[in-house]
Amino acid sequence: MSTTQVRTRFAPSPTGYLHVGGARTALFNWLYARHHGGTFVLRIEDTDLERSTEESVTGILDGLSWLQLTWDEGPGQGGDFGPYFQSERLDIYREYVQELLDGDKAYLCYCTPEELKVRREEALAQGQDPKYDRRCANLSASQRRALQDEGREPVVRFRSSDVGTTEVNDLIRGQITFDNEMLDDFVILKSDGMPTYNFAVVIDDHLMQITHVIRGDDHISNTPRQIQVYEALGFPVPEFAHLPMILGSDKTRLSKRHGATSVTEYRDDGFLPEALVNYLALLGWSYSATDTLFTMEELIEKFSLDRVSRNPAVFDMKKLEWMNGVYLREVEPGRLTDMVMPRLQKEGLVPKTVDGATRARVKQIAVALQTRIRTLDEIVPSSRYFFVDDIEYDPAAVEKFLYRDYVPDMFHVLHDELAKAEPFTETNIEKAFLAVQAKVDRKLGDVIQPVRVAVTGTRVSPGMYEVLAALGKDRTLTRLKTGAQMAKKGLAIHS
RNA sequence: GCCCCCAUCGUCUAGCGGCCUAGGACAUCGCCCUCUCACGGCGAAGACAGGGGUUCAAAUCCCCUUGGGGGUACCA
Repeated sequence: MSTTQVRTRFAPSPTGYLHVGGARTALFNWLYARHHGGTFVLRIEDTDLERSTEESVTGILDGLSWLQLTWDEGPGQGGDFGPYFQSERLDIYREYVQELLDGDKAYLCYCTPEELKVRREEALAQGQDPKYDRRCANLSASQRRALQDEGREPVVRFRSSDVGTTEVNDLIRGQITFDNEMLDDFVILKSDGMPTYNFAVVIDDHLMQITHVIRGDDHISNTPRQIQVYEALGFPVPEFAHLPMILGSDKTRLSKRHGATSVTEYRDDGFLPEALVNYLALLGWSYSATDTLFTMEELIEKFSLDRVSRNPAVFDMKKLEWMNGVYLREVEPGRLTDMVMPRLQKEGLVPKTVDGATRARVKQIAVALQTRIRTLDEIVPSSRYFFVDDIEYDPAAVEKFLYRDYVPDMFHVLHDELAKAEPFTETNIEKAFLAVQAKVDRKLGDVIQPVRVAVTGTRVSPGMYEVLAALGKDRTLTRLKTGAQMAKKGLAIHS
């Protein structure tokens, strides 16, 4: 075990929202740093001028913050190794590019993207490796001038070795060997003056003193290129750990067509950050044969790279939903009310300004539905009948439970019993029901199910007494009257 | 095409040569609880991709095949 401070980083490119795969990578980096009392760095890799946007940066920052994946250095945090936006580090890259140029470890290349594309396709068509043909590798000064005069903007290419092998020592996969022959002279500085990923990542990871590069295994193939740059510059090579990919249900790379892939989308749909984190932690990592539920603290304590899997993992929405439900059930009533309130307001079910009585009622409803929702958003459809007067009736439910000959009379009796219930509490409501049940001499279910349909419009709801108490006496009595009329009409038509 | 990675129930995984007639979780199904649903409890079904080796012994080690994923950009 080395005594050097562990420093990890998450280095997203701001070309879109924070993807759950990215969040998982961030999480593992964060956990590794926290576990070792190290530093977690956030660096924005915005060298792609075409695709990088300000909104993406904001979205990524928001997503990480929501997940509680706090960074010690990076945007908004500062740090001794900044700037943390690659677009602000251009001078630094140029300096090292020049160093390579001076040492003849890199050279100017004047081939245009179009020319390269044609040559690549030709090579492929002839069954040859589509690597750069090095035609600019040994240009004379006058040749360069001629090309320059044609108006060509050069790129800088790394002069890569094509003999021997490059070894990647991966903490998760062990040693991986690449034939240097496979690597071509890749571009390190684009014609617009921006560095490419494979170059900038090396400079930054070195300068930011990153000790452990933990990233998706789609970067494995890039690693030998990066190692060659480390070596050309005389930088020590950090540790690498390549995480398995996250796939969709069809085993292809997780993308939008598999469903939600954005962290903020999960937030908006009503997932809890601790549930998403717990779920993501289990995608590629496991602690034991039996444990699946972990708090953040436990994750920090138990996380280790040697328990990271090598297999790609399919993102299982069902399991995430289950896990979210588990966390949801643990939420205190007060906090649950706070979480549910804005969603009800957004739907216009609860007014924008909430008085004490309304809040108490929402709390009562939220608690009643707590074991029945898997995401916060589900509160909306499952509680609608508490808030609106023109409830929707499920025809099948009406048919089955309301169109019974004893129902109209029973509803009248129940109506009068409930009218007497004061205060309108669960216990008093239960007394009324038991009295009615005795009077009509039927099973409790035969009393309750018709009432449930009359009151909620459906055959599914929390406990009847709980529902009526939260609904309130007035609405309950009104719906019983309406129900009795519906029952009468229905029975008349049927007979 | 070439290079690299990966391969245990439908899914996430435990397993790191004998403890495995392969364990857990989600999903599925059944039963219990019960005013419905949910929660909870109990139970069932369900996997070592195929073929060769190595070994007294292989899910575990090696090789091949097959399958999946990734890379091969002036994207990251």
